[in-house]
Amino acid sequence: MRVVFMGTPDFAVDCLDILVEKGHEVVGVFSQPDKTQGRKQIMTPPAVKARAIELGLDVYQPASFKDGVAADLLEKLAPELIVVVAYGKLIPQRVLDIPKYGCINVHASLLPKLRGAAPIQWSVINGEKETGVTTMQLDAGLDTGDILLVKKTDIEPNETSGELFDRLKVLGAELLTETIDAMLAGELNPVKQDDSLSTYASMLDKRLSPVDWTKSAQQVHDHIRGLEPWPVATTVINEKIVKLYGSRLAGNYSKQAGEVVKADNEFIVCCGDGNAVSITQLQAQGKNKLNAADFLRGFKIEKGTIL
RNA sequence: CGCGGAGUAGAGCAGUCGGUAGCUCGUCGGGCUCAUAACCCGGAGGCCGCAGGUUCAAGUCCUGCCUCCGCAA
Repeated sequence: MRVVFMGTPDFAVDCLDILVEKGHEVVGVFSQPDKTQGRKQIMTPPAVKARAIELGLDVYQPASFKDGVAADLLEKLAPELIVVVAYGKLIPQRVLDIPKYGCINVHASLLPKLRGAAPIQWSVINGEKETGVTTMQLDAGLDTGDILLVKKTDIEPNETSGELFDRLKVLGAELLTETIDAMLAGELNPVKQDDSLSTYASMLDKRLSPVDWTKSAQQVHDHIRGLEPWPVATTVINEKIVKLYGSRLAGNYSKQAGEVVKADNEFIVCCGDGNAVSITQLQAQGKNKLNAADFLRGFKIEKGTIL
């Protein structure tokens, strides 16, 4: 089948790969424009573009669909189906109408929950026990299209966003092929989303980083693992910003919120509900990421310090 | 040249005003103990990022370079 693929970050790469693997004719790949990245402001192509080039596919990076140029181009490409995975822009109705089979989208949540840009991270931050991937028939709204197929998975108690991300992108690619197969077989039964149950997963921001120690240990733990690998939870210790890369629940200490109750080979901080978290990996400004024992060897923190 | 931090023992760090290289952990050996990730004693382990310069003398001061990291984007 003639397919146009639209996607940008790493999450979408598996879906692109599997389309090619299954023998679909990918006649074009759309990705967001390159942007500067890192300390030296190096222009970096998005992951999907990099992969598309490796696969020898044609890549297009329109800044917008608004001027109609991209839509004209899509009409020339004449895809029978457009697959959209974490593309980063809404697709206008004119484009949605081009392919015979319309546009299908892979979204990393159990819609209608967590529509939007960062569903994986928010599912962890919110302490969800279960999440999954959903395919839908794209419409003009933000993740509001009719649901095609769903695959659920449990979120492990200590799983980070990064780890969940890796699992869901595999599930997403599997679900994409199942969806296309079912579509071609005429076996899909699109189901409208119940908008009253919808929630929104906004883009993450560095302002989310600081840990609120007055929250419960579970919430703090969810916050830390939800923000790993980006933007990473932070707290201020001895007037320095320290990143917190990992944590475990550490039992009840009944101390003040933010009180350091252990700082030798483990770093344990009490939270608002009296329960504590053990911080397993941390990084001070200008330093490397270290496990708690190594970190504490060079970064002296008195037991009883209030963060 | 966007701003800033850092490179010293296997790991993490300290090292003041230039003057024989230190700490914690690990490791090895020994001791204590019913026992131990505990405690005591002892040992090994260093091109102090690289190159040049100043100096009687440089981890320390000066110049250039390399590498890592935080912020910003």
